[in-house]
Amino acid sequence: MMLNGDSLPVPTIYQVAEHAGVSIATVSRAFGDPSKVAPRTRDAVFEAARELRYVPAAAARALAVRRSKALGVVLPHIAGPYYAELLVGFEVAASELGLSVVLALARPQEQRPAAVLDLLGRVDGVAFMARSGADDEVVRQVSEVRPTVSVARGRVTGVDAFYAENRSSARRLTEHLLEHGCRRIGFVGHPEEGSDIGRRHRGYLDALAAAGLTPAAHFAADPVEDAGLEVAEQLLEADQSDSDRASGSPASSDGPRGVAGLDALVCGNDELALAIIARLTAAGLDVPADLVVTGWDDTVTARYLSPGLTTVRQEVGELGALAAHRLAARIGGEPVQEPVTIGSTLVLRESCGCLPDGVSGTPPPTAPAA
Amino acid sequence: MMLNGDSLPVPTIYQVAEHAGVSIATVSRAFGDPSKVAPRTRDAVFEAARELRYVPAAAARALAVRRSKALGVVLPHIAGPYYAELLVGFEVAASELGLSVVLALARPQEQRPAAVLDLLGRVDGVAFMARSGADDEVVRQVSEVRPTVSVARGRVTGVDAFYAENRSSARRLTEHLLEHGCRRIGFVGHPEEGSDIGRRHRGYLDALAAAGLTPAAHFAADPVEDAGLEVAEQLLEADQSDSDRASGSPASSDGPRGVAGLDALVCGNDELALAIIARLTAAGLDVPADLVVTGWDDTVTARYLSPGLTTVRQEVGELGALAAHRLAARIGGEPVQEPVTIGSTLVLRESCGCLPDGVSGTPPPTAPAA
DNA sequence: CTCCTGGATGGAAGCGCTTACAAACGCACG
DNA sequence: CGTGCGTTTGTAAGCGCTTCCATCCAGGAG
Repeated sequence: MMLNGDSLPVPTIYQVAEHAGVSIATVSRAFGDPSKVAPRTRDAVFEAARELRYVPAAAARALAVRRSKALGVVLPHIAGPYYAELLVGFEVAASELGLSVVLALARPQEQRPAAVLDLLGRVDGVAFMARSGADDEVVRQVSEVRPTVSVARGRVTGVDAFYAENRSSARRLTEHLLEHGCRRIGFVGHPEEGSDIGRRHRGYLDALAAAGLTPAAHFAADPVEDAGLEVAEQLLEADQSDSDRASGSPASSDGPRGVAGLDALVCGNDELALAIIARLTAAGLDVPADLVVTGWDDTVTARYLSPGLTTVRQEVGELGALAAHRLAARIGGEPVQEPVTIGSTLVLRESCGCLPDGVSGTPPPTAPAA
Repeated sequence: MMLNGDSLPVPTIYQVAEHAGVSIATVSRAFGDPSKVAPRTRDAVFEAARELRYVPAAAARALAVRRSKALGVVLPHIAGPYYAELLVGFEVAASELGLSVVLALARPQEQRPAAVLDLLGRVDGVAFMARSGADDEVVRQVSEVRPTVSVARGRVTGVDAFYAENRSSARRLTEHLLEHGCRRIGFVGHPEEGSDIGRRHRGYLDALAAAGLTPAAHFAADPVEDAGLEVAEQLLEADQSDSDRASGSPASSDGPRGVAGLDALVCGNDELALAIIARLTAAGLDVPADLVVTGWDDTVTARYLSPGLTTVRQEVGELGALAAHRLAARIGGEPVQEPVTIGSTLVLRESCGCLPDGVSGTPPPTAPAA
């Protein structure tokens, strides 16, 4: 219980050594690899450390071993479950590997290079996640200086890449809508080459092409709520002029009634889909009876909504974990490897026309046994 | 464009100095305070640094100045918008202050002290946020070694505390339910003294007491989905035996019909409320007609749900920012200050019986025209 | 033309830790 | 009771950077 007396002589390895009556080398060993120190000595050291409330200075260690034992993560400046999961997966894995994680949120405008230097200087490797800035160039530069991985974002040569499978899931999803009788299917989202949403768009196109159909509409919207609302407005407006609706001339008699000449909308993510559904519903339309809408990400809301939102679930946390492990490997000297893709699974709920119990039930009352 | 030739002679301040034909002191000044270096020299230094892709070693700087310029955050091992917002607020503020943030997720069980030491060693201050572990003791210990703040969690002496106002909001919320004609109001959540939910419970009690009412029921549930589901089951079960329902004997004729002798449930957070509503609805009951339910946090889902969930919004991001600023101040030498509370605002939606447009209207089927 | 002053630079001493390398020790063996 | 080996410990040399202090230099004042 003896207090330190003075106020701030922050305890260093020297004070601990002195207090325990050993050399600093011994203290260092006791903390680094206890087995290298005789039991009695070790106990004395720990006791001294405890009394002094000694906290090893990570900086000094990092300097000595030329390794910070920390990983950097760069995420978009966004709050949301998607990023949270990614981050949690990463952190948990990193921490299991004994690595700290330093977080940097990418500010869109303020491209302060000092900030990235600051991050780089304190980590052994960095992970760029999900459209953190539109900065392939930054990623490339960073990758020249530190092991780098890119998660759920565009690829950059020389950088390890991880992402959830998008294209074939999008195809499956779209095909599912076809089974529901949809024929005039639109897509919502920017089809940027290489982005996740871009890949989803490809899959959507694949399915359509395979069915001999053409895209019924395309709304280039940012994957955010406001953009979704705008799309909904457009739809509503177009539907107004379009007297189609009441008279109806559906390609298939059992599909949705249709809105603005469309009977389904594949949205780039849940946020978009949710916003669109909300606006349409507020206008008195019904999803999926009037229009089928699907999302992507399986956010909490997708699950609680009624009708439930049909969407695609990706093990985002796993992506984060993979990234952390890869980074550790790279730091350990391993070379860059091929991009890794993890699977995604369709989550069928009611917004596509399925029945509440998740059965791929149909407007066409065929056997759901398959 | 000249390549480095060799592969890994990581550039240090020495190589930059040599390359630029100056001393390391000058390079250091150029990076630290450019105004201390003659323009010509400065340019030469930066040019050399650029060519060499020099990244200052944060560890060395930290060692020299005895300050890491980094803040630690400890969060529960949870993904969710609440924590994300907290974190974003914190990070943005920290980064504006030129501080990095290192993230540590508190693992419930694995109380590995090495992990906390590791964190402590690399930051100048740490923020414990929202029930990160049930570890007041850990917080206290940390606070003896580093400036510490506690955000949205129990108070610890000697630690700066920030939280959103809970008690009076809970009282206002409960009073609002009384206005809707509710009289048999229950509470869902652990009323731990000092926790956020505990404070909400107090506010609820305050309102009841002021109205001369007594708590109608209390469900001690963890603030998670599963616990909410369980509460709902209990409700359903009790309601079954309770033949009350059909015959009905509401205290007020215009309140909800009631479920299991209750006509309203104030839940500790949205997650709980959402789960309860979902289960009840699945069982054919109606919220708010049969039972009024409210949440706390104003999650995205609360907004998209229909009926919308009446809840309480807190500027969580602001809390994070406040914490970061306080930490910076404490590191700068300022003393611990009184706990700071920020306001919360009631968000009235339909689950309490209000009309869709937010009017404090009543359940009776009045014109939806409004 | 000399002296002084302030600005620009370099020299060098740490910051707290790790880690060869060497010294010291204990002890089993012959 | 030496000898030799393995174990435990200490000595000291950095790791890359900041910063105090001294030095140097260009001008302006005298």
